Amino acid sequence: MFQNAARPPGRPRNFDEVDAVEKAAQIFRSKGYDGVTIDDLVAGMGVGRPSLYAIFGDKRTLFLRALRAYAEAKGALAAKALLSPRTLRDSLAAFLRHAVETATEKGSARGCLLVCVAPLVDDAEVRQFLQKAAEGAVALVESRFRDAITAGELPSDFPVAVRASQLIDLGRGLTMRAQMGMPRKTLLRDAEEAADLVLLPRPARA
Amino acid sequence: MFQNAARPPGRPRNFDEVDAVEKAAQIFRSKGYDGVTIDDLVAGMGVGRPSLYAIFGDKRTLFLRALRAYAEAKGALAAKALLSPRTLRDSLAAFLRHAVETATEKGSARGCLLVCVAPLVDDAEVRQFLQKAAEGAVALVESRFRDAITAGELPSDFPVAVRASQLIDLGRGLTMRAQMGMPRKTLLRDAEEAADLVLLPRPARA
DNA sequence: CTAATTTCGAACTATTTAGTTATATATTGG
DNA sequence: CCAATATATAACTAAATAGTTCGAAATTAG
Repeated sequence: MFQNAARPPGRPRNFDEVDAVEKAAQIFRSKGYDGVTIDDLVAGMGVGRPSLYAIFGDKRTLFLRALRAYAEAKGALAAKALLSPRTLRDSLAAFLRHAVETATEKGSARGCLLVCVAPLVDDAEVRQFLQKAAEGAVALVESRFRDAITAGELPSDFPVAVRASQLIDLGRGLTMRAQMGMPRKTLLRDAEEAADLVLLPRPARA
Repeated sequence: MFQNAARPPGRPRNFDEVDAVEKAAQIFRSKGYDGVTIDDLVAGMGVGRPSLYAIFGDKRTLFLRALRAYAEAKGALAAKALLSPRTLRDSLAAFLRHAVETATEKGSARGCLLVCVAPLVDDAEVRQFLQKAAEGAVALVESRFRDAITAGELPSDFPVAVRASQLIDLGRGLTMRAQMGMPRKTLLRDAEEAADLVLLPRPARA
C-alpha cells in the first residue's frame, strides 16, 4: 500500500513541477517581476509554453506560487539559523550571515526575492503576503529574544519587539547592499556588527 | 545684462525640461524601471514622443538623468535635515523622519527611487551611481558623528563608521517597509527608536 | 512678409510579447 | 493493437511597444 505514486495516464512530463517553480523564483529574482517575459520563463524553467499556461496559469499566478515557495524555503533556513542551540549573540549573527550568504551566492542572482523584488510588484495579494511574511520574521526573532530572557541571557526588560524589528531592518539593509554589489566580506563583517548593535543594553535609568 | 535668457529660434517648448525630468523620476518611482513604457513617460511628462527621444534619448538615458536629479534633490534635503543645528539625537531622528515622510507621502508613490527601484536596474552605470550615492550618504552621517565628537556630544572612541553605515541600513529598512505599505505613524515611531539605537554607548571594557 | 529653425501631433513600421491552437508524441488501460 | 489521456513542439493571432517619419504650427531673424 505504498505504491501511491502510480503513474497517471497520458504522456509523462519531462520536468519536475517543484523544480520548475524553484527555477521560476530564480528567474524573477534575477530580472525582477516586470523584467521577466513568458519566454524567459519558458526557456529557464524547461517547460513548454502551453504547459506553462495550463499548469501554472499566467505570470502573476506563477509569481505568487514561486514567491510562496521561496519564502517557505528561506523561512525554514532562517529559522534553523536562528533557533539552533547557540548563544543569543551567535543566533542573531548566524541569522544575518545566512541572509548575506544567500544574497551574495556565486552563480545565482544577487539580492532576495522577498526583500528586493516582491515589494515592487503592484499587486494586493503580493503585498499582503509580504506583510505576513515580514510579521513572521519579526515574531521569530522576538521569540528568540524571549527564550534568551528565560535563559537569563537578557534582562527581563529588554525591548524585544523594538529590537526584533530593528534586526530585520538591518538585515534588509544588508540585503539591499548585496543587491547593489557590495562584496560579501564587507557584509559579513557588518552582519556581526549588527548583531552586536541590537544586543546593546539600554543606558541605566537616571 | 541680466537678459541672458534670450529666446532661441524655433517653436518654443510647451514643457519645462527640469520639471519633465522630475515627473519622469516619479513615474519610475511608482512603476519601477521595467514597468514603465515610453507611453507612460509621454503621458506623464507632458512631452511629445518625438521630443522625448530628441531631448532625453532613450529610456535608459532618461532614467539615469531622472535618477541623478532625484538623488541630488533628495541628498540636499537629507543633508539639511541632518546638518541643521540641533542635538545629534535630533539630527539623526530628523534624517530618518525625512526618509520616512518622503517614502509615505500622500498622492505620490510610496518608497524611494534610490532605495527601492534603482538597485534592481541591471545596468553598470546605475550600479556605479548607486554605490557612490550610498557612500556619500554614509560619509555625511559619519561627518555628523565627528562633529558631535568635537562638540563633546559623543566620546572620542565612538565607532563613527560602523554606526553611520548602520543608520543608513536602518533607513533602508524603514523605506522598504514604507514601500510595503506600513503606515507612516509606525515608521515614524521606529525612526525615533533607530536614532536611539545607533547612539547607544558600547559596553564598558572589562 | 519670407526664410530658417525648432517643436508638436499624428500616423506609421517593425519588433516583441501574451496567450491560443493544431498536430504529433508518449503513456495507461483494456 | 486500440481508445483515452496528457504533454510536447511549433506555428499562429492579436495586442502592446519602441522608435521613426512627416506635415503643420510657432517662433526668430531679416
